[in-house]
Amino acid sequence: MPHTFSLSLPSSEDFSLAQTFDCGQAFRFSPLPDGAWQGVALGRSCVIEQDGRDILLTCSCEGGCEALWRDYLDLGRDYSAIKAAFCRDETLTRAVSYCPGMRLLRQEPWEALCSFIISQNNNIPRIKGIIARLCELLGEQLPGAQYAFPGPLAIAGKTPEDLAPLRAGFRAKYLIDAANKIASGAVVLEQIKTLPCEEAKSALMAIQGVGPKVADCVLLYGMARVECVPRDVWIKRAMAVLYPGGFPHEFAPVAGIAQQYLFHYCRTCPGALTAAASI
DNA sequence: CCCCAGGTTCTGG
DNA sequence: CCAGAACATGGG
Repeated sequence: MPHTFSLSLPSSEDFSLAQTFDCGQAFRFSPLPDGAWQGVALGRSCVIEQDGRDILLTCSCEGGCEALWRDYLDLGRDYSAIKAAFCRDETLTRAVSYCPGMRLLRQEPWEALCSFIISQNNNIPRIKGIIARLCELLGEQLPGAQYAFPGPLAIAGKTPEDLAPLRAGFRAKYLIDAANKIASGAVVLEQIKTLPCEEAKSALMAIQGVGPKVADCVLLYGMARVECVPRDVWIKRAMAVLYPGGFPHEFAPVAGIAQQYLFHYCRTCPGALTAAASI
């Protein structure tokens, strides 16, 4: 029986559903006509809306999930302080003011692993489509015509032909290898979560189709390792154009969060990558 | 028919 | 070790 509850924010300034769900970190949420967002996470379907300092959440589970959602939405982190520090840098000031309500979701490791395997050499609308088809094909059905993200055991042992309906192309065999290695215990995500960054990356890269960028995505989005910085094409452009002298060392412990502001800003704000020249 | 997309793998030097 | 091509699929 779905139930509704609210989570309170210290300030409405540091939270935006649109900026958080539409900044390229998650692929299973979509906007409803009334400003709310519908999606699936943590094995539950939900509808979320914001009313000032309150987040209203309707969840498909039986109850007792408030703490899980609070964690998922990263409500325990002081974004006000982090943004204040970032704003000692000119470029980050622009990026933060472009999406001041963006937060880093604490997604599940396995879903992040699969999602970013699928993301390689791909575009965001098609990534969403492949993930949606994966969930419909192999995920558990949830209330509201939604499907949970299928666990490793649902994919392990499959063949690329089994996954043909996803139209994932060459990535299908990578998903299967990931599932097989999780199922066999050759890769243990809960253990990797605790390893030093470089060791964790190496362990993840034992999976076919996981290179340094995808490994960083798993660490950042699926394991809350905010010191990790996925180096995609947009961040490489941003570094070359906006930080020719290198990224400020003082932000290293939370560089992954800075990365997300910069990624969204550079990818979707016209002129972001030429703004430096115009000042 | 071209190019590109939150890369990785494979191949030939 | 390193530059280029190949990899599936779909949209512009």
